[in-house]
Amino acid sequence: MRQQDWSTVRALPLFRDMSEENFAALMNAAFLQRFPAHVSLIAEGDLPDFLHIVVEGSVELFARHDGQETTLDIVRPVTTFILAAVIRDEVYLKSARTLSPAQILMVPARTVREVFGRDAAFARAMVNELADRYRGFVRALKNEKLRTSTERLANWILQEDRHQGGTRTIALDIDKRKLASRLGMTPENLSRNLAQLAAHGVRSSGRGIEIKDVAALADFAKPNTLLDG
Amino acid sequence: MRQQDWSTVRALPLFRDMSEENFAALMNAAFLQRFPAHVSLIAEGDLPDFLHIVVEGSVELFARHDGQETTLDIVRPVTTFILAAVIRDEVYLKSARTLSPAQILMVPARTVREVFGRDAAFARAMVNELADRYRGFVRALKNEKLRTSTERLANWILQEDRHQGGTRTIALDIDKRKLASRLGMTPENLSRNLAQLAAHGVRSSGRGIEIKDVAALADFAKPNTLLDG
DNA sequence: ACGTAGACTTGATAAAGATCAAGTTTCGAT
DNA sequence: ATCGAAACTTGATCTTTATCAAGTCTACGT
Repeated sequence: MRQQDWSTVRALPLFRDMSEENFAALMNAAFLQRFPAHVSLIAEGDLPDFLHIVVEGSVELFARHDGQETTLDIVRPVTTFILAAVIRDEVYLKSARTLSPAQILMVPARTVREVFGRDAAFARAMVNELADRYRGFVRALKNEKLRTSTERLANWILQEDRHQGGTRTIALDIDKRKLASRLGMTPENLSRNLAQLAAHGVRSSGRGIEIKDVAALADFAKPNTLLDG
Repeated sequence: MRQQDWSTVRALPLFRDMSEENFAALMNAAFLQRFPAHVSLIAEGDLPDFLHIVVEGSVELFARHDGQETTLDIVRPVTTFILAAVIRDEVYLKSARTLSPAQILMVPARTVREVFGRDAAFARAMVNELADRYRGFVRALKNEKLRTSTERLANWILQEDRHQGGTRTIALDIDKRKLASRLGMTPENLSRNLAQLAAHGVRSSGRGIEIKDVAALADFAKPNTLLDG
């Protein structure tokens, strides 16, 4: 990877505090790869070859079992993924595919583990990163076990609105079937749940969702920082 | 805490590789506390005061939302819990209570963070620990999203049998209502699901579960290392 | 040993969610 | 602009899970 492209990656909490030398060691071993949309990046069950960092585009993390498939997360720039598998050198628990054309920075797993062994600042940053991700999954499990599908959707809308700047107008950049899978429901039920939320201040048409009445929506959704982050 | 009690804790992967001096710093600040059964240890939403280590007895990690409660994990000796909250100094996402009389080693959170800052081996061990826990929650979420409640029970039986030594006779040491909550179902449905599994080689009576036909049970359960660990 | 509270089971019913089957809309390719 | 495939919606039905309501069992304290 060329040096002028390093800065955004260097700015990530995971790499911010490590030594210049060790960061260079990671980047020199890494390469930036372009992928078209809907291409498989990694498959659950395989051993990790690379630490992946989404630099551009979006990536779906999903898992299959017994003919079913579910979306576990959708990763956007600039974020690492499958860090836990790389550091433990154990098989991936998730598969990954591009949702859009994407640029992925790929750092050889061995290099990551080597640098991890000699750079204490990197090790400490990794602890913070993993602890944060861990908490994300705790929240996801609570969300799944303690809410109905309509409530999950309502809270997703509130959260997504905040991420998109709080304009109360959300533009979907993924298929609704993907959103349904991420929220743990079928596409059919996402449709019905959206229709249901009309009674709680939500208007939707095509790829747009509009919050007409935040108070009413929040009243129904019962957002909770211990579940929604 | 007295020095003769340190050895089992010192043997944990999390503490094994750190310097003698820093381990002593942790232990000298720590104290071993006895609790009766059914006592609250921590409450979600609070800021962490201590890293907890179950030395004896069993502890339930659970969460509440909107009048509902769900069990997230049951922790047995010798294991740390709420590590992620301690290291990030952020509010607990889970509550904890004793299920039986228990001994808990409590290490002040500040001490843990201090030692973490200066002992690289501890930081690296923490990465491994957190990565492992992270993967546990990924599996839990997959288990929840990709299986029916009866399948979750069937796989729990297979797994618990392995943990108890593969004798095909499981002795429950927790209430069935707790097990139901851990597996994401109501007590009523746990009863019905157990009855259902009679058709797949499982006999149960009171606190005992017997696997009469492992092949039949496995055939129904479809165990998968990417979900069950 | 007895009594009682709580745990467990079982049945009936309701709610939530999935599946099946049309239709309709959207969007990209020609 | 048109066509066709895929995405989306809506309705009907079925499965899964939760809730309500008895009952039975179990374990513990007196």
